[in-house]
Amino acid sequence: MLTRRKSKVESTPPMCPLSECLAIIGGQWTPNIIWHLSAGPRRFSELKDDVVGVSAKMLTTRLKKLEAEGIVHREVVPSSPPTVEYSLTDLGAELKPAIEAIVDVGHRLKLRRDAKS
Amino acid sequence: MLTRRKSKVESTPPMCPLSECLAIIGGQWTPNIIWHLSAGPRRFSELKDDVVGVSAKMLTTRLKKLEAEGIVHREVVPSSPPTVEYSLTDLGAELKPAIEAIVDVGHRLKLRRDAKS
DNA sequence: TTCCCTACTTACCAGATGGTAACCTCAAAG
DNA sequence: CTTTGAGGTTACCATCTGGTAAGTAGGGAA
Repeated sequence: MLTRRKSKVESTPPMCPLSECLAIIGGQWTPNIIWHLSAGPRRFSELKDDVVGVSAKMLTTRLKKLEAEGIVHREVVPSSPPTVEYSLTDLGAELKPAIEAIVDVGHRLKLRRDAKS
Repeated sequence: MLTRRKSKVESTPPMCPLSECLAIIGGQWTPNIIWHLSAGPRRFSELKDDVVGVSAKMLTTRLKKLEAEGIVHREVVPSSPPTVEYSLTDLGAELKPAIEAIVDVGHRLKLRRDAKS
């Protein structure tokens, strides 16, 4: 008895700008990575320290996805041990207000909770 | 050979307001649900229509979580077939700027993509 | 009395996610 | 020529997520 099955969870048709944006910042760690990059370019291992708890695998995965989407720029610096610098593209910089709004609300939520308890 | 294992993915210590907020709006469908609720109170089946593609199970799950967190208010209307009205609490209303910022950025991202292609 | 409606709840299961650990490349140092 | 360090990649595996489908409650309609 075959059942229809979907290859991907396709939340909402792409008519919705909310889903549009969430498709980019939706992954775990992603907002954190963008947030830390928004302060300026960072190297791989610096990012790994910034984003506490992320594994190298996830960091690579996320950075690759973000690069493919044109959100971050990847540049190999020909030093010895070669290092890699990641930075936000100007497209990526457009995400900053959204991240900042989330940070801001998170902040207010925290204050509120502390006040109540 | 036992390996240590974690009961939960505990992304970042709660010092970070970003993670604080993402813990609330992080689940799939959640931003959409909050967005649709931000326009005013809605019944269960209305929400299920608004948020295209969500299953009853997920909608219940998300609404319960949001209720437990004090983000949405649940009120049973004693009509016949009893209906249930969901609305944002004033705590929940604080999330609106974040959602709106995401929608806004999503909008700009879309325009940019359309312009480039 | 049996059906239907709203609003769930539960069992079951496929597929996506993410962690650990081992491995790879390249260049310079020893 | 082996080691070291940056920046990965891969295999393996457990957990988490979310969908389908079926069931529940309680009152009104037929």
